[in-house]
Amino acid sequence: MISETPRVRFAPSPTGYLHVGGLRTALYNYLFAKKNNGTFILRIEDTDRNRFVEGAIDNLIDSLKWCGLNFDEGPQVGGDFEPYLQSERLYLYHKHALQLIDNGHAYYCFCTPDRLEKLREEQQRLKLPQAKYDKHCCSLSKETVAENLNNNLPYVIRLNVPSNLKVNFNDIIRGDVEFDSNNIDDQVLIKSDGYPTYHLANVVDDHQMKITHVIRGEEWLSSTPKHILLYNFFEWEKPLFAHLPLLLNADRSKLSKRQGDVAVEDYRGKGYLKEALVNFVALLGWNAGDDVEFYQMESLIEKFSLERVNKSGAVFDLEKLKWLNAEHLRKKSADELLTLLKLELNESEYNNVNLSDDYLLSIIEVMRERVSFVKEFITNCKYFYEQPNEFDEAAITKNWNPETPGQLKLLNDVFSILNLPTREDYEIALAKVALELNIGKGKLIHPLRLAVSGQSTGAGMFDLLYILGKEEVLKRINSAILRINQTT
RNA sequence: GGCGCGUUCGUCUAGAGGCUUAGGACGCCGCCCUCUCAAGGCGGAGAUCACGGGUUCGAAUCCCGUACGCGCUACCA
Repeated sequence: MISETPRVRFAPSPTGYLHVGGLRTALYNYLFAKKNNGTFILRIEDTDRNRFVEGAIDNLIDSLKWCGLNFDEGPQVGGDFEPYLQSERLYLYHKHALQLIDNGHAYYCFCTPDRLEKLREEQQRLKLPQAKYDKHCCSLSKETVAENLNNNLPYVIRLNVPSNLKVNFNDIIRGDVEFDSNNIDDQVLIKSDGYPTYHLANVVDDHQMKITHVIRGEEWLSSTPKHILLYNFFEWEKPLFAHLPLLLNADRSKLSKRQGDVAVEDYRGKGYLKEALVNFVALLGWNAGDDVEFYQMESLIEKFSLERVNKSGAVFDLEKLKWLNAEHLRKKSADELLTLLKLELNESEYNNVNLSDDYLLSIIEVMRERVSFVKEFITNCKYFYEQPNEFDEAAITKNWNPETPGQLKLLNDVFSILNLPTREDYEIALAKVALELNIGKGKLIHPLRLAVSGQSTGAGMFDLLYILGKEEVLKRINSAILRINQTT
């Protein structure tokens, strides 16, 4: 019954940015499509004129593309079912709404917002189990309807939900789900401004665009029976449904802006790699059944299946995202990191400092195991970009003794006669001085690190010396001796 | 309130009736490595599988009930 190659869609409403929950939904749709040689479609559900946000569509597409989720059909790229903006497809919805009216499955409703509100209040007062529209306009005569229409009375078109009907469907993730039609309201299909509601537009478009699998968030599960009813009334073949678990805040409420970042662009701005974000979000509600947690897009496509998607909501845990970011960082080639580092450098306080690619590559080589973010190639080791401005207080207390300046001076003298020293040359020279002074190497290395970098942590000592170069090292040692003595 | 969905270490999860003294990962703690910090290796703490009943020789796994959480209940999606 389902055509061989699946057609799936991500259908966001353009409210300003791509939510990470939306990213997860889009990703699962994408993975499912790619895995099965199917088509991934982007459709914009912009039927709520009150929530229109300027630039939201471009922003959404930018975020999607940044994550590597390229769509086969949609705005900008086109396709056989254009247009892909619902606001440009109004004629279609009207045509089908009218068809429903002709068949008695929908009806014009002229009730004012005022009456609807009073109705709701009354139902609440009586504590009725289910608050629904009372079908007041369903029984209007053809003549009355024609007259009202003629007089340009505002109207909506409502779905005529039959009573005492079991509506059920099989959800790929949740199994059999059944609803009683007595609990389903006569949903508005066409609003008084002429725009369709989600329910109508969604069903019409999914059918017209030949969507085979509807993969969407759990918040739609409760309205699926309305969609089922519509498919039945139109006598259309139904797609398969898969309702995804929600993404949650730490307190298990639905992931929200108040408790942290929810937009893909927020994470992008904070320096997370797209590979890490995608990997992380893929694992929120899905796993392959093995112990693998590190995934690139290709391996996700290979392993993904809807059958292995979980039913329960997942908390968005920044710690694990950070870990994955570090993992992906380490897997990147030096050249790739160089490109990213240069980009980051341009945005930093060192945008005027001119450093060779070789110098930056050296930093990458010695720091890549020590950073979680690209920007930490700068912030965790500023000493590679400038002479230290200040010296770590705790390290001074711990490693700077009255005899330190003399020892460093000796070290400086020995270093100064080295000719184009290698890492090993520095190490041998330092060992020699330590022996001469009859102290452990560590007794020299700690103050030396402090003098050269201002910190007590960082790259290996001899890597550090080698990368900085002899002249810079000598300069920094001398400078540190003067400055640290002043402060102590 | 009604309807629906869910509930395994703090978090993400494995688990499809006996393979489970419930496994892995992040985080946390310790040890090793070591010039520091990381990375890596090894180890540890951490889940009476929400609770209560069944079914069964045997249940985290099947059934029922309860509790709790979440979603929907709009002329929002």
